[in-house]
Amino acid sequence: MGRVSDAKQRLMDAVGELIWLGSYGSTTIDDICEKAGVKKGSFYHFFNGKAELAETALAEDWERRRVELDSVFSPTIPPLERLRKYCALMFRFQSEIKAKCGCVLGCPLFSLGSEVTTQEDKLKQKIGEIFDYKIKYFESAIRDAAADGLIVAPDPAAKAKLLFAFYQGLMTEARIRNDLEILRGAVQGTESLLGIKTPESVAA
Amino acid sequence: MGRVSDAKQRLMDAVGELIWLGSYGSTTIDDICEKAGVKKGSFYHFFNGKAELAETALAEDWERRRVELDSVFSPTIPPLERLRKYCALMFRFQSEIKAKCGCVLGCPLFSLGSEVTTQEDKLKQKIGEIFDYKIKYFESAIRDAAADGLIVAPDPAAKAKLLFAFYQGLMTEARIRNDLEILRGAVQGTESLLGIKTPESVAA
DNA sequence: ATAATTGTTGACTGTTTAGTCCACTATGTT
DNA sequence: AACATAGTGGACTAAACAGTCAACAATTAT
Repeated sequence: MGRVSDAKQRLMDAVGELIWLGSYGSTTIDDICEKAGVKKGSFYHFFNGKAELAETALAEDWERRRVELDSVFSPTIPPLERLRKYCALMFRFQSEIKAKCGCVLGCPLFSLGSEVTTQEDKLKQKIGEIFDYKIKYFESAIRDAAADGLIVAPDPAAKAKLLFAFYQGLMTEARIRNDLEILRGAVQGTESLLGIKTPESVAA
Repeated sequence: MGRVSDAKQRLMDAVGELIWLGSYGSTTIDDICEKAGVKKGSFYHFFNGKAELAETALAEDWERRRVELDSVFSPTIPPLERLRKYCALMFRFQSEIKAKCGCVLGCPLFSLGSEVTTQEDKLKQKIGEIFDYKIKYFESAIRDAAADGLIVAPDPAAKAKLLFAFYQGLMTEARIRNDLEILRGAVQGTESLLGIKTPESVAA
């Protein structure tokens, strides 16, 4: 019962875009309300403040992205192809953003996490959890690849962490320099980190 | 002639610490002035605003760090040892910070760059320049290592960029998670990225 | 000595911001 | 119809904030 509204959803959409495009600190509650077409009274009806909104929006966004990653990292796909597909997805994703708003924006979680690291403890923790989920995709692909004899990986979890840090570094650097080309290194870096023998390197 | 003062230097020291510990957005001019023990009138006597101060402080800080890196990457040191020393320096540096203020803070430039990416164009550009300098250290070490037959690296510049992104990813993740252990991966990642044969991998 | 210069101080302005409050409106329930 | 409930609007406060200014203090050159 009571009145119905999609204002909550509009707020969650708005905060994501604004933080990603700018930063957490530069995004004010007034900005969010204006972008969402919601008055401040309504904002505080749904959320206690910026941090709570951001945390909610982030969790919701992850659920969406999870579906995409489940598809890319499906165990039915050959393990090394999963990683190639992930690199391709990363590039396509950033390209679309750049086409839409003129800027490479990188990974929203990583930028946000780096910014709020000494404040907003709950937010930071949530981000860490999501990182762990992402790493699991890599880890299982690496383990499967090792099982298939495609690579040597005595410690798939450790390798997955390295891969994750590498991808995040690439995306963040691409953001800072506003340069998509930096992401081209993802494939080669993956091959090197995992010790994959490419046709070229075998020929050499 | 005229009055003498170290207020300018105190402001530069203060802004660095505050941004690194928190963020660019969360650091106000009042904060900076208070920390530096300088009144706002004096602040505006020396600088036009936060961005200009940050840019100046950043340039000065780089000059200090450059000396350190020149020593670590001295051509008199065997190339792969230069990279090992860099990894060790990275770990020691972050450890000291953590001991001092309880937090792993990562690379100040990378966090700052990621945050101000869509604003503060001059700042962003300066950061990009410094990144290029840092990459040069890696590049020359890689080239020297290839010349010595220690690794295969047909494109040292490309490898250096991958290495840079990887290190930055590690440091930023360490910051976000406030976990020094993440940096332990630096050595193994370097070996993998450069295709260095370790005693263990040879034995395997 | 004094004049020119450089730095300091604190009070001041106007704006932006977070957050509150409450009367009001729309919707489902009985 | 009338009642409870969920959401809306907008005016409001108080604090934080960036930036200005002019009188003042210390230093050096002449």
